[in-house]
Amino acid sequence: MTTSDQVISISKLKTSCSTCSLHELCLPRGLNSIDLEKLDHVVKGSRPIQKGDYLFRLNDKFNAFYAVRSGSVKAYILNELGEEQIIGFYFPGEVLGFDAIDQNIHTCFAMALETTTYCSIPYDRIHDICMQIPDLQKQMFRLISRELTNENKMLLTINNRTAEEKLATFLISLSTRLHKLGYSAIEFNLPMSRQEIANYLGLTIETVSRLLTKFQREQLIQIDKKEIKLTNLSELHSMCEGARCPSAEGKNSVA
Amino acid sequence: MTTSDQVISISKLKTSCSTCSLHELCLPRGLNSIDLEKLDHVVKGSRPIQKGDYLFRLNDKFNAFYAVRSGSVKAYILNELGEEQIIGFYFPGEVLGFDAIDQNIHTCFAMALETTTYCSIPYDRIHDICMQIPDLQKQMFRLISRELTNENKMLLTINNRTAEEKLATFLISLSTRLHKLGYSAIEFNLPMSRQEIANYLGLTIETVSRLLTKFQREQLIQIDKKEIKLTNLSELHSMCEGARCPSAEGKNSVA
DNA sequence: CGCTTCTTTGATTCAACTCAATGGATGTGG
DNA sequence: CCACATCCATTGAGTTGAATCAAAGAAGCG
Repeated sequence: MTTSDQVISISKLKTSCSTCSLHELCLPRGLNSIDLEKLDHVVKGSRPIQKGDYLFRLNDKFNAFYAVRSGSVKAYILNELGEEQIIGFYFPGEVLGFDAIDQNIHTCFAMALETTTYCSIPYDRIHDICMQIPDLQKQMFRLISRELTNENKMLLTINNRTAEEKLATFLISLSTRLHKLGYSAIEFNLPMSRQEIANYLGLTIETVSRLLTKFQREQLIQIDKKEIKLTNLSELHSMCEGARCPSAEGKNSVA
Repeated sequence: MTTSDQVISISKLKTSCSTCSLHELCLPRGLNSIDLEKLDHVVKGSRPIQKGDYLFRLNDKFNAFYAVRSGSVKAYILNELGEEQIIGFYFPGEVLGFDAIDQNIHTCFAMALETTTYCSIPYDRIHDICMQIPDLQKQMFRLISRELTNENKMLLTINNRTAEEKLATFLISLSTRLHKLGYSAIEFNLPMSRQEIANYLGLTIETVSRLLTKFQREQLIQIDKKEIKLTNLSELHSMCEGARCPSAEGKNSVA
């Protein structure tokens, strides 16, 4: 990276939430313009990072929250054997780093899946600014809370479902999130590898591959490398719900 | 419970965080005595609720956070077929209800597993009091963050592990948490049924039962109904780590 | 172009599930 | 106090979905 590049990107780094197209999806959501301006003074943009680069690593000191601006990110932890377990994927407008609040160090890794830009919200200033902007405090709580709810849903997906249901749920979830960002709900790119999908869903790469082929054979999707088109959304949706033996309902359902 | 008992407990309902034996584990952790007193004015105790009673239900309006004082609670969501999926168990000093912040309604059920007492921290006052007590705001963020980290660990436990590893992890986790509360780490009661353990871990009740029997045969535990004694903690610990084929390490580990 | 990495496909195996039956504990009413 | 019902847990037999093992094909990269 040359000196002139750095000069250019430093000037570009002065991105502001007020002018960001994502601000109704991201941290500033619901803030008035006065509060937005206060936030602008705190938030910093980044120059692009490349596939494989880290936003932060396990045990890194907790400096900031990160909001994805473009590209995508995977978050993962390591088990005792050093194996990766992916705990989430993040797309533009989504905020990472909440894991680090408790111990003041990050409990996971965050790695770019492709060329990615993001904004940093320094933690040492967020407390002060939360005090100044009550709505921001609320929004922070909301974001963390949503992250919790998402993880709960993920547990449900992973815990008691067939491989087919897991994969269908995964595809529908991506579709829904990308659609909210203004992209097509039926045609998009998978920024993660088959291995990463498998890891996330608790499957093997072979099973994922076989199922994608099967879904294609059944005309549910068209897939070519990383490009995917969901050609039968409603059928995929109903697959998520797990048409399992109804007798189980009695055992576990609430009257 | 006699009438005089009830009178006593009603007067005891004016429980204060400052005198509570759990206050170094619970929400007030780290607060100074002045701040503690402010918190006391907001927190309300409950009379005991019985096994099967709800602290809150799905779609209930979000009134308060709840801190378990004695007993235990399970939190669960329902899938599209109305089947229960348990997302967590809560013991004294642990705080529930963070799921509701985002939408202002609860996204899960919370049910007592046995006779249980708890404290309520009304949400409409927590924002104000967080503004008055910066340390409390930090502590709130920390608690939610910890909940996130716990869920991440749970994902790891559930996703890629054998039934044996899951159950060992579950037992060790209970042991560790109960020990922090001042109970024995090796001998305790399982307040949840086999069905609930199985549900939580994504197994069937038969598998849980068989494994408990197997663990007993292997002298890892002694179990009689709900009473369990972990007779070989170190072996149980090493089972958690999943002695799986080391070749997998290369695929997923970080250099 | 050769090397590595990722993906697909096939054959086989096995861990956990399903189905089935029994056993034990708790509770209720006669 | 016992007979009966209900609920929960245990145990066994058989099945199966996804993993493992193996190999070949396709894509990315220096």
